This record gives sequence, C-alpha cells and structure tokens, in this order.
Amino acid sequence: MTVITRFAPSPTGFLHIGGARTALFNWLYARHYGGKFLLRIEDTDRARSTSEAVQAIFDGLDWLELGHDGEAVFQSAGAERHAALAHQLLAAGKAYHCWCSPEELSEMREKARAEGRPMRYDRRWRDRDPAEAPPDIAPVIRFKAPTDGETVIEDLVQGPVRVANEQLDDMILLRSDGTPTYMLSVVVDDHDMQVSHAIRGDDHLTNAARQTQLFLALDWQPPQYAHIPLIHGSDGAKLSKRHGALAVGAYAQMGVLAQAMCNYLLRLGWSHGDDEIISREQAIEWFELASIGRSPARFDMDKLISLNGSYIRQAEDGGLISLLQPLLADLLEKAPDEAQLQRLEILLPGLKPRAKNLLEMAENALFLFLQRPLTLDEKSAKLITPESRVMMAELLTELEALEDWSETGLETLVRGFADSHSLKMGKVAQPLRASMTGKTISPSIFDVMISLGREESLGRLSDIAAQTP
RNA sequence: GACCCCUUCGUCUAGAGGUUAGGACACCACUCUUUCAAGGUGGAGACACGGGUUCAAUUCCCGUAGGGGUCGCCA
Repeated sequence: MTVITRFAPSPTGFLHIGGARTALFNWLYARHYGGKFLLRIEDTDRARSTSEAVQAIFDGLDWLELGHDGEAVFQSAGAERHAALAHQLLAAGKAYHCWCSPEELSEMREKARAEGRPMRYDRRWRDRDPAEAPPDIAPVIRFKAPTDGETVIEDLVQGPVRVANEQLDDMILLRSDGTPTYMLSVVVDDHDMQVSHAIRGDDHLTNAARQTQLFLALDWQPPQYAHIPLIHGSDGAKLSKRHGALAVGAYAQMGVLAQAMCNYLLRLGWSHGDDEIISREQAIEWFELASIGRSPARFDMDKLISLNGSYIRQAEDGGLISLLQPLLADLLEKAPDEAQLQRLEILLPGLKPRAKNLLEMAENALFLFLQRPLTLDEKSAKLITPESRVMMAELLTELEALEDWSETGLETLVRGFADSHSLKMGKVAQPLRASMTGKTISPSIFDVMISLGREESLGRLSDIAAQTP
C-alpha cells in the first residue's frame, strides 16, 4: 500500500509551531515510506478563512522546506460533492433533517449543563415526523449515528482507543444553507485523496471516532490514524497568544534557521535514542510513528535557540551570507557592497560560534561595514585613555612596518609588543579591539584585522592614535 | 459535568522486569583564553502517590491525585 499523508490546516490563523510539527511529521512519514505528502486547505468555513492565512501557510511550509506533492487542494472546491454525499446518506436513511434553530440548540445545551447531563444534541428530530417541521426554519442534515456499541480507533500513536457510541452525537453534515461541515468534508476528502495515514493533533482524537462511523456509513475504509500530543506553552497551558511569537514566520524573523526549527520540532515528542542533532536525511531514515511519545510537550525557547546556535556553527558560509545580507541591509539602511561582503566572508568562522541567531550575528558583524571614523560604544570608549592612545600610536608604527599581515604575523608582533612593554596581552588587545570594532567584544582581534585588511585596520587604528592630546 | 488521553531531573527525552536510571537544554564550578562566545572536564538535579502481580518493579495491572483534550450550523 502506498503511504499517502496530508497536512490539513484551516486558514483561519497563521501557521503556528503545532501545525508546523504536524506538517513535519506527515512529511517525514511520507518520505520515509516513499509515499506522498498532500496539502489540503480546510476552508469550509468561508467566513473565517482568509487569503492572508492561506499565504502564511504556504510561506511557512516553504520556509521549513516541507514541499507537498501535487497541487494544494482547497476543501471548499469539493463542496458540491460533499453535499451530494450528504443527500445520498439522507436517501439511504443514514441521515435526517433537523429543524432546530441555533437558539433552540444553545438552549438545549444550557439546560443539559444546568441539569448536569451531557451537553449533546438530544436527537429530537431523529425519529420525528418531518410533517411537524416549522415552516420558517431551514433544516440541517444530521448524521444518524449508531446509538449502541462502541467505536474502536487503532491509533498508531495512542494505541487502541475505545469510545462508546452513545457518547457521540448526531453531528451536522450539511448546514441549513446547504454547505458541508468540516466533519463531512474531511471524511470525503480523505477518501477521495486516498489518504492512508492521518497524522494530526490529538485534539482530533474524539473526532476520529465520529469520522470512522461516517466512513463506515459511506462503505469506505477509514485511514490509519495517528494522534500526536499537543505542544504546550512553557507554563504547561495550551499554547496561545500569551506565549508570544507563535507563527513560524516570527521565528524566521528572530533569526532562527529553518533546519534548527525542524530539528527542534522533531525532538518535541519524537526521539531516536540519545540523538539530538538530526539532519533531514537522518530524520527521513529514522522517522516512525512508534517512537512518538504520548504525553504533551512544553515549548522551550532556550533549547530551540541552543539548537539554532549549533546549526549556525555548522552552516555553510554561502548560505549564511545570503541570509545575513538582507538583515545587514536593514541595519545599515543600504545594501552592503562586494568589498564589505568579502570582509564578512573572511570573518565568518569567527562570527559563527558567537551568535545564537542570525540577527545577533548581523549585529556582531556590523562593525565590518561601518565607515571610518568609528563611533566607539560606551564601554570601549573607556578603554581609550591618554596612555592607551600613546600605546596605540606606537603599535601603529610597528604595524605599519609589518610585512606579514597574517594571523601569525600579527600575533607575533602584538605579543612581542606587549612583552617589550611588560604588558599583558589584554592590556594591548582591548584598546586595539576598541579601535578596530568600536566595541569590547568581537571575534579574535587578529581575525578581525585580517578581515578588515591592512589598509582599513591601520586607518582605524590611526583614527584613535591620531587623537593624542 | 460527561467522555477520551497523559504522568522519568526545571524543560525535551532514553529506558520496554534485574541499569551506579543515560543524553540534551538551562544552571553551577573548573579549564582554554586578547574580550565574548564556542570547545573541553566535572557537579547538582527525576521515575506523582497508593495498592497489587512477581524472587524482583521506573517498566505490567488497578485506583488516587494532577495535567491536557473534546463535547459548535469552527476546523
């Protein structure tokens, strides 16, 4: 059997990390078995669906590099077929008209709640004579669900889950305006798209029982279900706006790499022994539903960021530079030129281990792009004293005579300079760093000077040394 | 409230009857060192509780407690 999975978000909000993980798991499962990964936009609630949200879903999946097979399916496009099936069920006696108004239903629920009874539809129109229908109300079509026995879902993550059929109510298939509900549409679409495995959040677990009954009523085979636990906020509560940035795009903007995001999401609820850093290829090879945990996981920003740092360190220079360019252009308010980019490329190995996200990295690299003379920040300005100016002036003279502008050349010279003045390296390196970067923190000062190049380095140093009072 | 699911360090997790209960993040020390990181070494830190089953339970079963989810003409 060919494995066909699908990601079926509703475009009523942005793609959040829970949805992203669901997409990732479906994608990995399909890839692992050489199957297909389909995308279906569940827009049957046309009032709440927006094209911005649809775009956000596409963008999010794009960023995570979770491409789908074939064209994305818009659920609303199948409305006619969905409605036809509802009428077919009606004709077969497996569904019925219900003339309850929304007001009547909420009254019913209120009363049930007050009396401590289950808040389900009481099936009042199931066996009632349609002749009694009120003339002013357009009816809905409800599913005539079995009232006894039980429905068992052989869930690939949760194991067998048994639900007594009396717990399930007669769900609405077709609204009073004739449009199909989600419950009907998923069943029809999963069947039509030949979905073999439905991997989704476990908030759908009870829906799986309802949907299974619908599949049976239609004489169809339900897909295999795998309900994965939800992701919670750091406080253990359901993930919500309170927890801050939730759309995957927000993480991208924070300078998180897509690979880090995927790796983090993968490890949230899934594991492969003690492995932590897992490449896309390994993930495809190792992924299986059996190793998904059954308990909900909390979102931990620290771990995401730590993972991000590790992916930044591993990242290829070229890719990093192209990700950094727009950020730098933003900070500089103009695009960096070739020569400046050259400096960035040279310093990249020194920059990588010092940044946890791309934004931080761009900020750390910013000094490379600044025009002389540099404005020193508060801390580094304090390092420039009358004494250190004199020292920098002397050092400048020695550096000007240096022929070997390399790490060893520079280090030998500066160390020798410090020794001959009976100074610790730090005493010399810090003012030097301030002169080169305008900051007290940077990659190795020698790497910085190499990246800046001889001319710029000497220029920056003379800017400081020349100010001797 | 009813039904369903869950419970190993603070967090993510390994474990699938007998382990000094392992790893990662965070934390603390030390180390490296021109700053800051990164790296290296070490440390502290967990089987929710109560009953069973068993020679032996973190592991199997049943309760309790706690957490989560679902009960829409939303998806």
